[in-house]
Amino acid sequence: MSKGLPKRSEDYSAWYNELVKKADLAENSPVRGSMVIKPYGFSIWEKMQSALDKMFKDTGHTNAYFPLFIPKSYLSKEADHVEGFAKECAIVTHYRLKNSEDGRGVIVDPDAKLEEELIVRPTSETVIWSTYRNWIQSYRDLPLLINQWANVVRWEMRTRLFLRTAEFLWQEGHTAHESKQEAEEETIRMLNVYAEFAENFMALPVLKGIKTENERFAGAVDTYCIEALMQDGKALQAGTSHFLGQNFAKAFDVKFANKEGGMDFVWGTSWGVSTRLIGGLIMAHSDDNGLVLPPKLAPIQVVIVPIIKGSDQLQQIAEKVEPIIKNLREKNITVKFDDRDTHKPGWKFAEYELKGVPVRLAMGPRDLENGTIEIARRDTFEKQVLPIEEAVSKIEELLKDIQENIFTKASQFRNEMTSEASSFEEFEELLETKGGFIKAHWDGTTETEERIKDKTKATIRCILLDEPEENGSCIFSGKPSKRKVVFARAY
RNA sequence: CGGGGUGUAGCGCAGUCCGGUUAGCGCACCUGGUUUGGGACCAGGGGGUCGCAGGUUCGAAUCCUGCCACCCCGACCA
Repeated sequence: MSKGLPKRSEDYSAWYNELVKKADLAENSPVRGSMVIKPYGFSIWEKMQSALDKMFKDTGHTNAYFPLFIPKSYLSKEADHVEGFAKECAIVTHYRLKNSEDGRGVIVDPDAKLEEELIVRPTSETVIWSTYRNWIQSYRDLPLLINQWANVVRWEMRTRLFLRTAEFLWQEGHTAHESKQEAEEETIRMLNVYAEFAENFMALPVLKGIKTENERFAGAVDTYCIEALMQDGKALQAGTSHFLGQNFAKAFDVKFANKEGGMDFVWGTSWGVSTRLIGGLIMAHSDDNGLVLPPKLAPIQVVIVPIIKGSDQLQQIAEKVEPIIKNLREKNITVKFDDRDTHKPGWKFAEYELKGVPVRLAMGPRDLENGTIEIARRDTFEKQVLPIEEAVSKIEELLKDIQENIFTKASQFRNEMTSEASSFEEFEELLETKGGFIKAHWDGTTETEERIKDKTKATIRCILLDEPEENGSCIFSGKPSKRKVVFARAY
């Protein structure tokens, strides 16, 4: 039993907050809205990074780095873009401090005011497109496929660890293409990369769709997204991929000489996922005992806990498990042998459950006598004792099995929590009693979307890419609708 | 910025209404010992500008005034 972790059924949001802290993932920092990502939490991010980075490289992208600071004037070059981000920017106005007159600290030196204020990037389209202008002259320079791993700042009013913080880590891909079609293909390609990552690595089933005009990225022509469902029935936008059209090319005058000898504006995309994914990972799989991590992203995949009566026994156990450890490491399975004598086995069991380590081995005096080892899995708590020679193959099997099992579990949950509403009454009823994704007809207007949001707090998460056309009438206005869209209350 | 709440040891809290020894409890921490198959036990120990600044009083964590910070609920958002 976990000590002091609230139950999901009683207070989901307290459960989440406590879990993040107790599992050593992150904590609040002295600055409101920004967090310290602790080593265990950062290890998960590193695993995400390395899997995603490989997928980006495999699709032809290379990494670069663009500056944190953006001249204020850049932001205003694309009208929708500035409109979207102006309300949440941190601004650098000065470059020097000095001792205060009363000697009680330092103050901003009024003589050190910047000619032009700098914006701490909320995203990097502007600085990147101003750079691309110099990099692109001819169709031979295209496509330009670049990604950067960076931090960004969006001054949020209300923040939550991982889900919404003022500063967060992410990757942002920015590409330039010679044709509209190519850019659109890229947008979808990266959306698919995200969906594949979510499902294969995070064991998180996602919906792929396109955002309504209202929810679209500021400056994009189309915004595509992957949407996941959390255990409390709320949706989480897990990644976005934008088709930028020629908006930024026009704003920053990025033209290229085409094959016919004329000049064209390039076509752009941008796409990103952030440390928010860690929040989604936690909320999708974990239970009242702590984290449940998919083996592919778990910082420690296997932990070995010795159960001992004296130091000579520890020595014997260490010798027995040594070949297992070696064998696992050769197979790139991360394993930790916890031989600390400062904590009892029961304490360690609870601790590693809290931290979501997928597989736990335990070896004690009985095992030494019998040549066996106990293997326990985190997702189902099943335990079994088997001959020590079978340990490694069993572990490999379990890691695969756990990865699949939690994906299946999450998929079943998502399916059970996806409903359809044919009237507004039914819609409201479903939202109140069940939550989850609700498919319903919508007349396509922002006004209706907004009014539904005001009344119910539910938003249109996306229009599914594979949703078939189907004539119907809007649940709110009764006007004709061509297809159902997906609603949910969201993070 | 509106509504509500909280500031006391690293964390969680009691004490505040009704002022009065050296400010207390649980967890965590340190030392020694016994323990170790699901969060051990015993003994000892360290750790506090009671959010800050004034004021009332013989005496303030406690009463008064002002300020600050943080949390929760709303308006904005990956």
